[in-house]
Amino acid sequence: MNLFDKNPPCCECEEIHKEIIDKRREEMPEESTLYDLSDFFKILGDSTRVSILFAIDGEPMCVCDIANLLGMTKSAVSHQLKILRQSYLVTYRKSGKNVYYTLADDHVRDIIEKALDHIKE
Amino acid sequence: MNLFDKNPPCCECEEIHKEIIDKRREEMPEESTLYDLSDFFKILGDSTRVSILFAIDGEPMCVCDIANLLGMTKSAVSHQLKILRQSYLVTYRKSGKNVYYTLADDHVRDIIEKALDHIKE
DNA sequence: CCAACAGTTGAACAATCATTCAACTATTAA
DNA sequence: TTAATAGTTGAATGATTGTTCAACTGTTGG
Repeated sequence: MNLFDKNPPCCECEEIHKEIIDKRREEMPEESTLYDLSDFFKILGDSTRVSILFAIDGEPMCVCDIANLLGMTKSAVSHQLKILRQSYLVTYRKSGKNVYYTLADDHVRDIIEKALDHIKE
Repeated sequence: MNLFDKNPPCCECEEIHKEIIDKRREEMPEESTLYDLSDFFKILGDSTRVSILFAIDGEPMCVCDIANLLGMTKSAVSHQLKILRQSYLVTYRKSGKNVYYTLADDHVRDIIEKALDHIKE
């Protein structure tokens, strides 16, 4: 009978450095925070959505113009705009037959800027 | 014969605000930059990988300990570590039978920190 | 040398997801 | 009122991807 048999059957190996694991476990963020965080990055992890964010940065654009700029169908753009809307990264304003989208806040711009610095090494 | 028939058959609608589109097109980053950027965020867009980054932040950890901490198999963790290695987000040091992983640099910590601020509103 | 264990890896599988397509709503101009 | 156009949406499809499984490498202790 092994000392670690009480552990959840999640890992086939034994704890090598129990103290380190316990210490790190205390300092880890909440599980829900980790999910929120990765969900946020998941939104930015698509080139179409990132392109849309750059497109509407500074100047509001309607769906048709975004589609033309990116060389995509209105439908594809609209689907991605919906995702960006649902995560509060963009807002919109209706004007006649058009819908104009804008960046929701400057926070995202900062994060993208920092990431740009990173990939440029 | 339509004025816009020369355009690539990428979008089913006409250009509404040609000047705006042209202006934004100039200010857009290179296409390769947009892909690099979204690829970078894609790496962070997985809760396992984000968890690993938090786990090894500050204290190097071996694969077995990470697996225990996260409640996952060594195999699953190792697969994700490979992806993190390939994108230069982590480095490793071998010591006997163990392999200890660490954050590659502080850049990523900054970005995650900013994103944490964002999701906390 | 050999048994045991840490870690890696490729294939398979399931789940997720971006785009397409077609149908729909809503607004405008005639 | 009607035709045309901007935009949205749900279902279908194809591609991507995270985990599992099994087999493998490499190191250590007996």
